[in-house]
Amino acid sequence: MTDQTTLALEDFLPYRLTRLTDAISRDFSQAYRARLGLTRPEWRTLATIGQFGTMTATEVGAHSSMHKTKVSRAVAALETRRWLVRTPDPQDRRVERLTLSKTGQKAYEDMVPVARSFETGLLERMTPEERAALLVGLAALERTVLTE
Amino acid sequence: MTDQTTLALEDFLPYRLTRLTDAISRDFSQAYRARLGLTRPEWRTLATIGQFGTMTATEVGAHSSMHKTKVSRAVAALETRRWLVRTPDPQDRRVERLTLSKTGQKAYEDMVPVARSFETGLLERMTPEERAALLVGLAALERTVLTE
DNA sequence: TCGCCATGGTTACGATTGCAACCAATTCCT
DNA sequence: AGGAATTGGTTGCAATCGTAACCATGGCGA
Repeated sequence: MTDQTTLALEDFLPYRLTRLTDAISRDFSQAYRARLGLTRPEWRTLATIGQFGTMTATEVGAHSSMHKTKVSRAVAALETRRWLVRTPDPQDRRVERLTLSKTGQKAYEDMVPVARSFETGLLERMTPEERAALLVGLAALERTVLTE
Repeated sequence: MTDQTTLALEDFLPYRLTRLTDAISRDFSQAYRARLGLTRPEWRTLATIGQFGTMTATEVGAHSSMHKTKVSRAVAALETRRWLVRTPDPQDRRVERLTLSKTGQKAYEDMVPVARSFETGLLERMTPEERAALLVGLAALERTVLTE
């Protein structure tokens, strides 16, 4: 029986999600920040361009859920590091085509197994039923939150 | 069959969680920010003291997963608003006992149903099986992430 | 073709944040 | 009893972030 005049913060869904997410993304960012010296937006940008190949900054933002100023700064930082190259689009001179350099591609390939093993480390201490439940629950929540 | 050299960001658990959490907490903070003019740390502080009654700042931080500087600033803001009162602890003069004022208690009581209905709004478009799965999955993830 | 709105991207600015340093009070150790 | 280490809480500072404003280019309607 729940008390109607009180809210149990530790059971409140938005709070549980932020707490989990804070802990997980802090742990994960340590894993690559120490290794690669990347910030979170830079990591996401690397991951997105690595996944799709050449993209524009707007496309990176759309696919990684980042504000365009974040993308802009992350792209600038990765360019300074010479991990990506900007090429003017001949069709539309507002647009820049972003591509990973050889070094950037190498960094991406090093990063992928780190990310996979981090995720595995999270999931391996759950039972198969729990893992399945998590995926079902997250997909349902995404459906209700990220659409319409 | 998954490509081993590439990471699908949209399937990567930490990314899915941050995206969901960003969207949910942005929506929710709009719900109370517009209504009450509270920041997120202030909301959490109000929610925590409202739930437990008198507490110290350290206890608020422990129960709401907030850094002590966040708590300190949120307490100062709520005090300026006259929603809470600090009382020196006679046993230990380092400690301040934090209590909601009458106005703060009223604000808390107004806030609780808003929070509940926000949560309900998230869950009501999921099936009962999906809701159950979400709770199982989150609990399992909390167990692996937030312990030891 | 001209003017207006939309789009891609950058930048200035204020607000928020976490870290580290700090102060005061308490506890621990000898 | 008296330092040294610990704890509760605050503040200075640098970094990060989002909003809004901005520049340049492109698309579109009259």
